[in-house]
Amino acid sequence: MMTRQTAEGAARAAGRPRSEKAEKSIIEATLELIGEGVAVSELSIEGIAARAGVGKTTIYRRWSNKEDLVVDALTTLKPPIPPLRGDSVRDDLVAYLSVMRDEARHTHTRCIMNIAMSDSERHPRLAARFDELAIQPRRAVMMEVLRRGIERGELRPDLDVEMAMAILSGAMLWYTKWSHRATALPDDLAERIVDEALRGFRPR
Amino acid sequence: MMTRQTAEGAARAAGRPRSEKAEKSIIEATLELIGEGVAVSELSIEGIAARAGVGKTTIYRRWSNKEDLVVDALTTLKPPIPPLRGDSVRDDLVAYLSVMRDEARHTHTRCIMNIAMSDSERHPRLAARFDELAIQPRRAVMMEVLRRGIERGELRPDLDVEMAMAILSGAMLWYTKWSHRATALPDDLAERIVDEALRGFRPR
DNA sequence: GCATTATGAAACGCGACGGTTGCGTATCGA
DNA sequence: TCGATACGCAACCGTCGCGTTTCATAATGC
Repeated sequence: MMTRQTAEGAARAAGRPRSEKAEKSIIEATLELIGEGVAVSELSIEGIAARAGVGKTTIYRRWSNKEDLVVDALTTLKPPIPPLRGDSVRDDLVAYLSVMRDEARHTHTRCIMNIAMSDSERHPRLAARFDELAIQPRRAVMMEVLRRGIERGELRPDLDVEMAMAILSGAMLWYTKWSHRATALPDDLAERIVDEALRGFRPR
Repeated sequence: MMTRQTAEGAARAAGRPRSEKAEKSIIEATLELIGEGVAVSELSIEGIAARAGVGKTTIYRRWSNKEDLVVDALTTLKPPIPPLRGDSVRDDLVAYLSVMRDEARHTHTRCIMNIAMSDSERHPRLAARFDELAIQPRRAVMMEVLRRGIERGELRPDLDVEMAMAILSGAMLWYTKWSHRATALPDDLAERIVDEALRGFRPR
């Protein structure tokens, strides 16, 4: 799964070892640029090298192309915080959507989202990695919350969990995507979405 | 609102008039390229000219920069078909979401969506134009459908129309955006979304 | 010390593209 | 017929990024 070019395992490294600091700088610079809204196609190795204070050579020695570098950079992104479990489905869902909402506020996250969404046609490997790192874990958390709600009887037993997730996350996605032109997001957006959605999710 | 450089209104055009065909070709080529997944930043005047069978000069004579051209190109996109009004809220909503779904199938529309979503940070004028042309009209149609539903008593009188729209469109957006990696969209997706959402929207 | 490898800096040739200009031709009004 | 304007085409120069190479220097093992 390693996309880098190191042959770590073999002989016991003769000369000067590779600078771990340089590596960090490169990846950090890449993420910074992406965070500032630079699209993958606009990313330049030269730009990254300059920002990282590193020679181009140092980059080419480790990654053979831009996409490999971006993939590795994305890999270092930790799924920040899946919300801890509360006592009710409502609380958990509100917490979860609040995180989504807060992430959408920050340009950094928004740009990364953009890359994931728009470059998916062009860079399938990138999209796959992002899916694996960012989408799936959150998906899993939310599915678990919903499933627990069904077990506890807070939600209809016949509720389509996938659909419920689409409705909840989709509504938040809709707000964060389309309305930041017009009005700012209301503070209680997460609560309002959850309360409206739960109307149909609860047992009759 | 005209971004082009023509001075149409003034004197009565002396020499050879501008070819309407060339203009069409240029805009068509631009839309084609966008439809094929080329991002705005990757679009080249040269590429457009080549595709349109036109000299670069002919393009520069009309638009002073790339963004102006793209804006004009987007302008020619007609909001394809807002669904005609049926007899019930459910039918209208299903028809509406079905259109959304079918559009998402076609690469063309998907790429245009991508541009609208991802380049909005970088090209505000573009995003604004797209919003005006594609988003707002559909938004209006859907709001009207929901409002009519409330009047007819099919929906709760206290239903938040904006929220309802976010839930319905958001759910479809979610499916079309994230699941085309895994499974294909089910045929009755629109019906299922509407039926699930309406559970909470109807009067008790 | 010495061989080995990595480092940042600079320069290279190369191709893509931007934006301009000139050319010969086509199409209009007068 | 003549001037004006548009056309497609090709050539041009300047810029930028790529991917490579060279260079002096720094860090490691023997």
